[in-house]
Amino acid sequence: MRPKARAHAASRTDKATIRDVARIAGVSLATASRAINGHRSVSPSVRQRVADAVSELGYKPDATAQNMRTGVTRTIGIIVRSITVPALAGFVESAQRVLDNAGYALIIMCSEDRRERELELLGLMARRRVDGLIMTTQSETDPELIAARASLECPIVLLDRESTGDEDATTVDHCDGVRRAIDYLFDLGHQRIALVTGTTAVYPSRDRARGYREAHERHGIPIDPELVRTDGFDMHSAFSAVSALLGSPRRPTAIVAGGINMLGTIMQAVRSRGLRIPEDVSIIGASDTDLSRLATPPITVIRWNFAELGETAARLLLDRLLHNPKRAGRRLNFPTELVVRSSCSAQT
Amino acid sequence: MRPKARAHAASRTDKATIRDVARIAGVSLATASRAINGHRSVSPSVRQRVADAVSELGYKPDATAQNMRTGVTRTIGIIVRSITVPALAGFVESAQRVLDNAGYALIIMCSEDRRERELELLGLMARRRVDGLIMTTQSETDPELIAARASLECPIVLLDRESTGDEDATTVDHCDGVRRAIDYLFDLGHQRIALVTGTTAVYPSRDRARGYREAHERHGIPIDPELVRTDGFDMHSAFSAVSALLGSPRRPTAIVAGGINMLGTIMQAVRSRGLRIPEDVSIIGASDTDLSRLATPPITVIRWNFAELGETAARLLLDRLLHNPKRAGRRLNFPTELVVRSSCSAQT
DNA sequence: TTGTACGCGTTATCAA
DNA sequence: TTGATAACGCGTACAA
Repeated sequence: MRPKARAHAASRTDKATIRDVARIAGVSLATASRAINGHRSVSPSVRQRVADAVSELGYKPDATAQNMRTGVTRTIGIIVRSITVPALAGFVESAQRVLDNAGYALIIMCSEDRRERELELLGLMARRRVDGLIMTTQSETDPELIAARASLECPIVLLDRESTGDEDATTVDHCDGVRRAIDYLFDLGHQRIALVTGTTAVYPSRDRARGYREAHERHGIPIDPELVRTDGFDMHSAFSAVSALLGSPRRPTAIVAGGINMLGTIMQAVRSRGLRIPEDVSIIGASDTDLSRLATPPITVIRWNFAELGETAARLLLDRLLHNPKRAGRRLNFPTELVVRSSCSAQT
Repeated sequence: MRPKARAHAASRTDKATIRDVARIAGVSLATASRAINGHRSVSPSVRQRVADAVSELGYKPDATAQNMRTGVTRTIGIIVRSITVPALAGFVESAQRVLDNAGYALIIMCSEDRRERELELLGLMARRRVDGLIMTTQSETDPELIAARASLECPIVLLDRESTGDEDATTVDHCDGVRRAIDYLFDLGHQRIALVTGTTAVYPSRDRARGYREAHERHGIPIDPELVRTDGFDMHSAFSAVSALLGSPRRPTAIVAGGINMLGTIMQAVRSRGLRIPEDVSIIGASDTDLSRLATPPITVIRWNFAELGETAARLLLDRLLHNPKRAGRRLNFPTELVVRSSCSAQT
């Protein structure tokens, strides 16, 4: 009977409930609730007495109970690979700001880019009855993942993934970004350009590979399959991929990063081979960070606005939650920009 | 009567409850609950029928209702200045991992280092009845902030702040870190060393200033007050502080960063003055990041393990939650290490 | 071993 | 304008 837990705060001043407020104010429970929630059918004097009781007791409505009654948790889940990736952290922070302003709190979980983990986290989000979800996914086509998402029965905004169904999706135009990067390198005279990215099971890598292909086709330059590495976004994969590329007899003259957190790893791999940027190898990064701006030489990057992406994802969610529950899924593609710095040299 | 919300998922297959499970399994509600929660007083056959019903319905217990019943939300709040600071993101991620393993979810909020905001967030955490809280604070001594924390009546672990009461606190030994940095610079022959940090109302700056002072005293070198800047941790303050220092007639020969996210700003300020690192000015950073490792030259830093800090904070919280609700507050001070790279030159 | 009944804190319906 | 009461989903004391 007695709740077993709550043992820690242990009695002392167990939190005031609306009953206490009602009692102190000398009104009924229902009236107290109405007064607190600003219903107009409450006389000014009563309203005042209730307000006094509230502040006297330091009463704060229990969000859990409200949730139980209203069926709304005012909680949004967010699932990203890792929060230590600056671009993702920026995304989360800006989404958080928008959602917070609308009265929603954020529950954050990291999928570590593992499928099982993602399924597990979706289950946790389901149990917590989040009102909405912003997430990346390991695979846009995996039936089990799709089913798990659907089973949440709440609006979902995919982050840099293509939507297969009714979900909203925000994507970055990586294809165009990589195309520009490659065009730029072609213009500098490069012919052997490597792309290091993740599995093409997910949109970002797929789209970057497409941009790579299109640029080559447009310039009539054949693609050496060896130069397109889709080993993974993680540091370890990227390092060995780059290291292998640079160790090959016909090594590329330029490397385009195909992951938002790959630049540091690529720079390390280049240096560990005793090579210089840009004299020996040209580099283009996939997101703009402190590192790319302040490195020597400053690194040319494909830039996109992750704060804007986070804001937009949050707004899409709020729109569905507050205004248009059953509209069709919207897909928003965000532009990229090539920021030319000094990490690419002309080939002669 | 009808819950107004839940309008979005709108009917279809409204989530299965334990009643449905009981009905399908042909048992009472209580039995279903016992079976699900693994009570032993349930016959194997019944246990099986319930399990079948659960998976048939895809039943997931409603965390909100459980919380209501048990008084425990299995939710931990975390309040940091900003999640885009790499050190803080690393901290959050490792804390998240530990707490997740113990079945707790994380609600994250950003205080932006603003007092009012912090009060507001504490209120939100209170309403959500988080089981525990990990946080920094704007001021360790502000009575209103202290009262707001106390009113949560839940265990709190302070992050890089000194505890005034029963709260657990994890701190980084910034004093020792700065002392070593200054010692190192003295050994290189520097005499005019600047420290750029935040307000001494909070522990980290206070402790760094102390380290700065102690190192000077020990070497019998007088302190020029002009060289200790406590303007703030934010980029804008740091930039103008450094810029002013470098523009002064008797400019420092070395600058020690007194904020975990200051290195980039300092480097920018130095470059915008047309100065070189380390020829014109030596630099020491206050946390180790991609930038410090990969910059040219690589930057000497005061390093500390933020993942370990996050893990420990999470464990302190779990210990209190699960084992020792009312033990005294523990204060853990984490060591720092001076990682010497190439951003400091000898003065002659 | 199983079932009935209650209450957690809140909001909303209905009647007064 | 106000009050009594039901209900949200769950866990458990108590009775069978």
